[in-house]
Amino acid sequence: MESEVNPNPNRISQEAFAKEFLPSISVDCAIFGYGENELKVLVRREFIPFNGETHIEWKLPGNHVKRNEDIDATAARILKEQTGLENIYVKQFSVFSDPNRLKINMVDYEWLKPRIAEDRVITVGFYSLLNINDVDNSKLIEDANWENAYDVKELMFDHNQIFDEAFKKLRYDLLHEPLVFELLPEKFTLTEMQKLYETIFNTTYDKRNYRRKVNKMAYLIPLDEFQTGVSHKPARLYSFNRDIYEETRTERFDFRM
Amino acid sequence: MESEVNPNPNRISQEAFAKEFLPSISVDCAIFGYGENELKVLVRREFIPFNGETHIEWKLPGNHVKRNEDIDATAARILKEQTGLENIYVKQFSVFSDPNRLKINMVDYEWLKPRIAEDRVITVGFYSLLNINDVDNSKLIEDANWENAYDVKELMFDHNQIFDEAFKKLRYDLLHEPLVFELLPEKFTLTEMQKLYETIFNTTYDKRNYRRKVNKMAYLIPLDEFQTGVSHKPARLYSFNRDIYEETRTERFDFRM
DNA sequence: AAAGATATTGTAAATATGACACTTCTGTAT
DNA sequence: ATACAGAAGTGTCATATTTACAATATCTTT
Repeated sequence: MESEVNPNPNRISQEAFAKEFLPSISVDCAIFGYGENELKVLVRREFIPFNGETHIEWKLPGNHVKRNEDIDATAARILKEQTGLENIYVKQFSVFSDPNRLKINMVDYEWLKPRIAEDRVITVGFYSLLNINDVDNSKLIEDANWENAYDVKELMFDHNQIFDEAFKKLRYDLLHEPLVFELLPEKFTLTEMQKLYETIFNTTYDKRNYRRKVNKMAYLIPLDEFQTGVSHKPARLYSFNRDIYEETRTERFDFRM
Repeated sequence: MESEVNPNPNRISQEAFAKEFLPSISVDCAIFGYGENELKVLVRREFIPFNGETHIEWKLPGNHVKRNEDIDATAARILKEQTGLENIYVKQFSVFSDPNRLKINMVDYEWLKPRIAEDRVITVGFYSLLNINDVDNSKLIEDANWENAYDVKELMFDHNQIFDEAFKKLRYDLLHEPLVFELLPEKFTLTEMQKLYETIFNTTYDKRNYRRKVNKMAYLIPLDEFQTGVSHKPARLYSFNRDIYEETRTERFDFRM
């Protein structure tokens, strides 16, 4: 949220900062990346000088909201900064507004204080979905790291809480909306899709039942193309047709009873 | 969002305002009330002087976030101010952050300007659910009105958009979470519950199929009590057991395909 | 041609859904 | 007391969906 704004507190005054950014509102983003049957999340390293030593700490990428942009633009800007990618799926999921959320760890807060204009910042949590293979890792900024989503280290401020809620919301949304396709390549096999669900929900499905289920989705389009470069029977490729999805979608009365 | 904060711009200076409130963050609340098989939403009247005339306009209740409270406390405060009720269900559903959201209608904006410290305010949309019969209408503040949720008049700023998204999210959540019980009294009949769904989704269900469905919910507890004061066979009363719900709830892979 | 690897497919039993109408119970009116 | 009004409460059958379970087909590599 804070570090990218004002990496050198000596160079940019808080006045200049407040002119460009809303001082009390930021966006923090849990960027999920899927690849090689693993779900990862992007974290950033910070060097925290304290008591003569330099601590290494990690946080979710974030930034303050500019005065002339809405928060979706802020999130898109963060994505671009962190991954080099544009037009990436981002979704706000919750606002974190505990007045003491930056003061959970005093070392973090002392580090942050000269960088921000307010002692309190409300942050909007976003999650973002992308396929790790789309990321040009040479463009990935230094100090960024793909962390396994099932084993996230301790993060600064309330970022572990933000991540946990992002992951929970991601799973919830994946059950109710066609989000998988943000994580899959344009053309994918049914097994790839199944593996993705199995990874994110940490479970397994019966292959035949799974395929029968997804075969009923009219918006999953079987292509006349097949996998290449595999040393076994190549699987058929499919693509997602959002128009058909929008036309055929319905909601039923089915909250879990 | 703004009016309750500073009803008389001559009396409270913007400095005093900024000392107590975060100037650029507010909460706006779509307060849904259910009663007599109707779904209502609470709107507030404002008198807008402009060009020598006084316009009457309506808005959703809202308020700025105090410096020492989180946004859920802000929402609870709004609920208390508007309805006199405490411990009401509130849920944040989306942040509205268009830089020009207060400038959609210039009359609104001119009215607002002297009341706020910033020309831009980001607002967190909440919806809230209550049973209208719980509201002591003598405590309902003046200038508040229960509006039919299916026929909401034009509101100030982007409040129609906020309301529309609140209603959409309310319906979505009602299909996936046990929210009905926030709108029902402690003890209720199955027909009351069915009518509530029918009202909110503007549809009807077959009584037998509906009852078969809800009878499978282990957390719907049939009581040994019955309706009184009705001139027909009194219906059995039920209550909702949240503990059983939490224990037995599951999520399945069932996004609409 | 054989082995290795994954893709692809079917069936039977259990469960859930959707369409459909009559009987029961209570209070009130005659 | 009897009849009526009004909502409560209930069952069945046909169809669709879900679950559990294993063999065969197809392609690549050696």
